[in-house]
Amino acid sequence: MSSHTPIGRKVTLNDIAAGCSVSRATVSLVLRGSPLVNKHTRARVEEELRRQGYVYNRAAANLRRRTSSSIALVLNDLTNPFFAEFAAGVDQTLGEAGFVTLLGCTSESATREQAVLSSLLEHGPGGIILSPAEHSNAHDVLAAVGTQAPLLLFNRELGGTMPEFAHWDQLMLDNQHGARLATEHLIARGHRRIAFFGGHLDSSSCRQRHAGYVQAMQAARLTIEPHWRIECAPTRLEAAHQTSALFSSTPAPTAAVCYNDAVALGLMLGLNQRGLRPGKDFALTGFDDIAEAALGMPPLTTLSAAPRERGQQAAQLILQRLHEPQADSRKTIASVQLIVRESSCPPPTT
Amino acid sequence: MSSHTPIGRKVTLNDIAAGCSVSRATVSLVLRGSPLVNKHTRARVEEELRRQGYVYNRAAANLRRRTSSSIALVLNDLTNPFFAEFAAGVDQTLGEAGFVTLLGCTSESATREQAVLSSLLEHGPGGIILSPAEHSNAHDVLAAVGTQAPLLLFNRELGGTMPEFAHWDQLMLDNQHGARLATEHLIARGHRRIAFFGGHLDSSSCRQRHAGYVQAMQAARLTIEPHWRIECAPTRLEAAHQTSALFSSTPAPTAAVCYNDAVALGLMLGLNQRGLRPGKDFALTGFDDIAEAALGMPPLTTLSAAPRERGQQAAQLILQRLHEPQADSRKTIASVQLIVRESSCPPPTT
DNA sequence: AGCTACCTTTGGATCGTTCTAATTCGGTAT
DNA sequence: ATACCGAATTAGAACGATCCAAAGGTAGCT
Repeated sequence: MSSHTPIGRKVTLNDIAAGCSVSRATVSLVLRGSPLVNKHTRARVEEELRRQGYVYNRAAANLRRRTSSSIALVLNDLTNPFFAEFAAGVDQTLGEAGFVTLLGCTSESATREQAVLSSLLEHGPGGIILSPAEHSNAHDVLAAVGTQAPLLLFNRELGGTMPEFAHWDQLMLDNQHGARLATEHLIARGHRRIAFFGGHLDSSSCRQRHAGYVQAMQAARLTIEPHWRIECAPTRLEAAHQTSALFSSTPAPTAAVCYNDAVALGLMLGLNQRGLRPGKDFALTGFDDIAEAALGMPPLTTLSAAPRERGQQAAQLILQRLHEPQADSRKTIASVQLIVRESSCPPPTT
Repeated sequence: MSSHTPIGRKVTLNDIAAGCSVSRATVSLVLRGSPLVNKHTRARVEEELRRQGYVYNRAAANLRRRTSSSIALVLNDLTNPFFAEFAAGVDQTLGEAGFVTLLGCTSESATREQAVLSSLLEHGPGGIILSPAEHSNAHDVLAAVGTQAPLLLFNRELGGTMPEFAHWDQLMLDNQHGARLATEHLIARGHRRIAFFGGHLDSSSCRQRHAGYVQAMQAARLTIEPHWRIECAPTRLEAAHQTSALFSSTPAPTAAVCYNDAVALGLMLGLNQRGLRPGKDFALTGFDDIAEAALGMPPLTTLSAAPRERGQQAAQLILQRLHEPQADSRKTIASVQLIVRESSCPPPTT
């Protein structure tokens, strides 16, 4: 309770050097485990380090060496479990490599993204991992980041044209292949009339997933009715509302590939309201494998992007880039995995 | 695609100074908006700053001024939506104050906590917000942190005795009051036989919540059967398994105050398996208000700690502490709010 | 002794900023 | 002339580390 702890003046190399009468340079060598220093003096110095409770000042070292030991992680939505898990993965791998994570949240606002990016840049991160906000565009990002630090784009493409000389790396999910897997799975279960449900046309991920669906359908020589593509905002509520659109014509589809888990859960709600039992009378799949997917009624067949692993991968990619700054920029597409649960039943036998 | 972008050498004050033939000092004054500089030269300098694309090197400034512009945020589990939301709140408020968040995840390991803390300390944060790992203890934390930076404990108490001279601030949730509110609510709905379900005895939050439950029961002069306190790990699965313990004696309780939402959701599962409809035949409450709580079958009555607001509050507390390092350490207890949903029905009328 | 070689240690400059104590300069009072 | 003023600018030493070139010491060999 006492308020009388003088905040300890920080111990520096000079204090240690003075404390055991060697030079600053020697202490520095000891710290970095150089083989140059005599083991006798090393012991003395190490003892003194302990005694005075020295803590290394990485900022000073970074200044002198013109290096950095931090990576900025800028996320559009930390509240989303997918990104939280991703962040945990990033932080873990960075930590293992001796880097520290500078966090920044943009809350899906391109304006905040600008502010966050330039604020973080002042702290001189060695690189940046950015999951862009909804309407963020390449031009503004370039203006904020410049060539100060390499950038890795995650999860979303940037609006606008990619500037020629900014060689940014990318880590994206294999939306197309994922949707294809889901569709093929439904086909294998015996479905022939399969709809694509939810999402917005102008979102790149939705277009990609739809393309995967089309691919699978065509490969199986199944016809795609145009009114089987139903657009809606990727929320539970909207999806529930749009359920009826699925049954506006006969014969109605017996299954749907949904844009994501939220939409799929909404569709389940809508089906229940129509007296149809999802996973019994109608099959459906999601995308993302959010926590609720496994717990739904019924549990949802979906695609997992393994967000934690993606975080680790992102960290590795940016660290690699630090290691060879001049290498060609690369675009990595992470595969997604089909998680089969009960929602993807065979079609009713009637 | 070209690999030929030389990473731009960083522009410094010297470059700007040379570029418009003033001294480094003047440029520095301009940057910090000092009234000393003539507005004509200010304009010239600002033009040059833009022209060369200068970015401020806060690390260098911090070194010189012996200040810091970062706060370390060390969390036991970023994967938990509660902490993710908390982190978002912290980052937001810190950002607004011109600080940057250094993230560190410990994954509930006290060993990793040690490593993370000392790694983060080397980056010289101005303060630390720590939500301790499960078995973290005061002694080790003190050893890692020393007096380098003020510490704010969040959410959990540390094991071991609080060292006398380390005046650490605390921000805790009002577990006891929350559990009391939930219990009182069930009593008001007409329940008389109420159990306390889940959690571990050795966790401080569980003890506090149980105390609140006892308080409410005693205030209402209701008897508490000892076998109505059922211990289990705070996971869905464990909770489902322990459900039968509730009904091992007659008359069985008609309601349960659960340690947290995960446990409550597990209990719902267990009830369903016994043919009991939660929210109809048996009432229950949770704690935390995780996202799934609102979407459960039925929606779960629970206590919300408003994690985002707690994050903002934590950030404010640590910033205050930076402002007056010598003030007495304080312990803040954040109130929690009862969210009434359908799971807390009146007892069956039979 | 002188020369080389090796092992260890070190002074001083440096990274990019800020701070302190001048310094410059036109103008005004003495 | 001299002194003094205020406003604007600046040289140079910090901050805490690292790097470089050079120096001190010991040992072996002519």
